[in-house]
Amino acid sequence: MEKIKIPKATAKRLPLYYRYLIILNEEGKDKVSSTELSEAVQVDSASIRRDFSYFGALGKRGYGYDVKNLLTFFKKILNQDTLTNVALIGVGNLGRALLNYNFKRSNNIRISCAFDINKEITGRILSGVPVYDMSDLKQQLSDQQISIAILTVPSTAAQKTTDEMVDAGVKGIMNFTPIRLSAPADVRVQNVDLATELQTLIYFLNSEKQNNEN
Amino acid sequence: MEKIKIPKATAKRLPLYYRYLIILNEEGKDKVSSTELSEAVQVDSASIRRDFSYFGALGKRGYGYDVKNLLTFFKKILNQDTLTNVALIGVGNLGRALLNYNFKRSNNIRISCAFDINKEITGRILSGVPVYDMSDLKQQLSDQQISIAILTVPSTAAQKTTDEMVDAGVKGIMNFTPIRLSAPADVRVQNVDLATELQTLIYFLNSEKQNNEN
DNA sequence: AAGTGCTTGATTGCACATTCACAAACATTT
DNA sequence: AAATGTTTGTGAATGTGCAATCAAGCACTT
Repeated sequence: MEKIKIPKATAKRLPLYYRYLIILNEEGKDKVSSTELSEAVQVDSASIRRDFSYFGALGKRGYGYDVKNLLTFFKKILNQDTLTNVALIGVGNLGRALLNYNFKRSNNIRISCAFDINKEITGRILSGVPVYDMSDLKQQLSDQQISIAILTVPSTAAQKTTDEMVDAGVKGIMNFTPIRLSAPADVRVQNVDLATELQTLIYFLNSEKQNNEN
Repeated sequence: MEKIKIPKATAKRLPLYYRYLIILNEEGKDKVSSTELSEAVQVDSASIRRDFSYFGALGKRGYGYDVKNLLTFFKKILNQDTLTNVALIGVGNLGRALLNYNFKRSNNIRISCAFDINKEITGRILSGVPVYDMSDLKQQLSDQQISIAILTVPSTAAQKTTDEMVDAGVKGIMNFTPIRLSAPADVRVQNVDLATELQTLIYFLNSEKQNNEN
């Protein structure tokens, strides 16, 4: 494939575009303009055109973008043409919710195995996904060649589990624990910190309130 | 309070600092340097000092920062001195997981009411939180003066529910649906888009792999 | 009390990202 | 075929955050 260098900020928006393109396609739409896309995904239309232009001239002036064209293009870019298997580490409340979350429908992602230490659920199949004991982590991950994991273990076990995953060859971690994991540079950690985000929201609301009062 | 203007990026890091300060305080530590903090929260030490300096001179040169001082200061800044009540809209798998999530411990946030349309759970109390019918939304939110809500309803109901919440005076929404909500400018929407983040992670991994191969 | 080492706080330059504004290019109408 | 309207793609300006650097100030030792 091409060796184009895409800005981080752009890369984060690609899945957003992709999802809306799927909807447009299902609705039978043939073309879409940057202005129209802008309203749906709430990104400035100029930014959209800029984002798209990193990949070359995808649109037609005076016409817009061809939905099917864009769709097949993004499908490749985002590796949506092949199913991506990921692992779920830690089957607590949040873990169970994620097991039931349908990543496959619009993202072609599937949780193909889960791990926990709780003997009551290991060895069973939950929501169609086999739950293994933590001691099988390395074996299973390498066998299934899984390079992406979702981490939903208690904070106390976060770093230890991370070390094991890294050891097993995991290259991407979606971290739901509040701990900032330390991992080698070639392992990408995406933090999803629910409490922090809520708190940030509260902070912004209160500071805006103050501005309004002044 | 002061009318200081804090960069977005800084504001997002504040809860992170706060959480680690709590830990330090529990460990009985009196002082902390920006370098030490840096390792724990994985933010450049210069950035930490810059972040802190927005609020004035909090530290002592050649010494570091006084943990208790910082803690009480951030507690006020982040409104952690008073309990913040939030509402949970939509009690599905994810909603239930969030009900069990302990926001109170280190964040002084509490889910004080939940809403759903499922007659099997409305009128009951789940994980200590009363679940009301959706039709009581406006009444309850205004009665309890709740201005922050967590949205975990199906995509199809997202916008309609948002309109109702806005109508009821909600000013901050943590949106777990993949829909980009439209809301008045004074309502802050924080998107937590799990599928998108996973997909971004996959994209980065694959593009890095390509770079390594070249 | 003088000197040494450490840490903050501020300045500066840099890199990245967003937005504006408009020419170029195409579609459509007359 | 000419004129008009629409939409892209991009140069340039602006905004935003990050990283390196260093003087000022404090603690601690001798």
